Amino acid sequence: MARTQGSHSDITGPRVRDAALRLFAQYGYAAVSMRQIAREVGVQAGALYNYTPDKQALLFSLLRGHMDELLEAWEAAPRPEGAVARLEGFVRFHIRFNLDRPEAIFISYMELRNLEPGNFAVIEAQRKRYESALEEILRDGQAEGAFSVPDTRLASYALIAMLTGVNTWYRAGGRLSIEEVADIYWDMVRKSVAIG
Amino acid sequence: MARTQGSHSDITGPRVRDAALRLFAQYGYAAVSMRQIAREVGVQAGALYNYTPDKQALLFSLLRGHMDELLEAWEAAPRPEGAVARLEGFVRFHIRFNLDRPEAIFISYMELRNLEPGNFAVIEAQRKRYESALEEILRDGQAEGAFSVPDTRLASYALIAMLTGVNTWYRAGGRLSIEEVADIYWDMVRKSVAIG
DNA sequence: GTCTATACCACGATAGAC
DNA sequence: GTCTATCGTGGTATAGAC
Repeated sequence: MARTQGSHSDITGPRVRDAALRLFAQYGYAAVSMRQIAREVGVQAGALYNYTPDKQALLFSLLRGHMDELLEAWEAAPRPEGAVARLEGFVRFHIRFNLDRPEAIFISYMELRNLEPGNFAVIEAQRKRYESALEEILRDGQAEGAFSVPDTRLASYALIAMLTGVNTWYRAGGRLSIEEVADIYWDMVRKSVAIG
Repeated sequence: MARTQGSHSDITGPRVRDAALRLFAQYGYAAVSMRQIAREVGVQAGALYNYTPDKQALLFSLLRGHMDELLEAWEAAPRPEGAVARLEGFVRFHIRFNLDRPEAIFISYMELRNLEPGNFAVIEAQRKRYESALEEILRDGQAEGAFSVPDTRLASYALIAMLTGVNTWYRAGGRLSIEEVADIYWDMVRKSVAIG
């Protein structure tokens, strides 16, 4: 019989977060119990409370970490000259980033309503910050005369929804690589905001 | 004190469904209890079981009823000549239908994973039937030489996601009417599949 | 058809031993 | 840091009176 006690704080913490991420993504926050997460990690339910004050904080921490990563990655991305090139950069960045971490993306869209109001406000502000980057590109392109977009706000919503939708059907190992998918989506996006 | 007993089967049934629809949309299926639904309706929890065998059947019945309505409405819609006109018809139908019943739409996308496998298969097949209507339009337009769509399957996913996204931001009484929204989206859709 | 009452179980979270 | 044990609450669903 294996020993059942010991000190593992440095590895158990990340394992709790990983298990929660996977289970929340699969079954939904409300449907997943702390006992389920503990079982996945291989500890008793009570031990989880060494790593999170409660279940809500665990969800918030996952979403918060994900949004931080998204914003950092976007701000580190190259910023080419010209709205068309910047739009292409956004499209390819968004598709690649989303397909690289489908579970975090899924939770970020599905579990917003399970955040307490204060936590929700934080995540929502981050999401708006990211989306406003796209709107700014569309405004610039409109000013440059490169795009024809009657309503940049609506267009940004429409494009974000289209791009994020990739995650609902894409499966790694399918007939298309991520690059091929990005090529096809970029073709549609480019034309959708073009003049004419 | 008002009487607390009596016979109301013809009105309580719909009220149970209405309350469940609203609460599931707001808090999520897993987070809503039968007691909550009963409170909303004004009966005791046990009384709900006169109208549904269990909570799962209640969710399935809502989704099933919604998908039936969607497919019937689409099949009753006019079917103009030419792929461009049919695509425009689809865009306007989809936006209007979705904005007319935001709660049912929301549940249909969010609660699929809370359906038991058998129930899920039924709803999924209906959803595929609806989405294949769009793909067929894109294929026809490609054959007619009216569209340039390298991958009709992907394009249909992209467009459905874009159009369905309207529900995440549209609020009745905002600065744009449903018709104006549909005009803007149709402009983007039309261009996104155009040649060039 | 709805009520009250309850069976039975699982939940989140905590206490104290090791 | 993890365990066992448990508290208090609330979950779905059912039984039987009215």
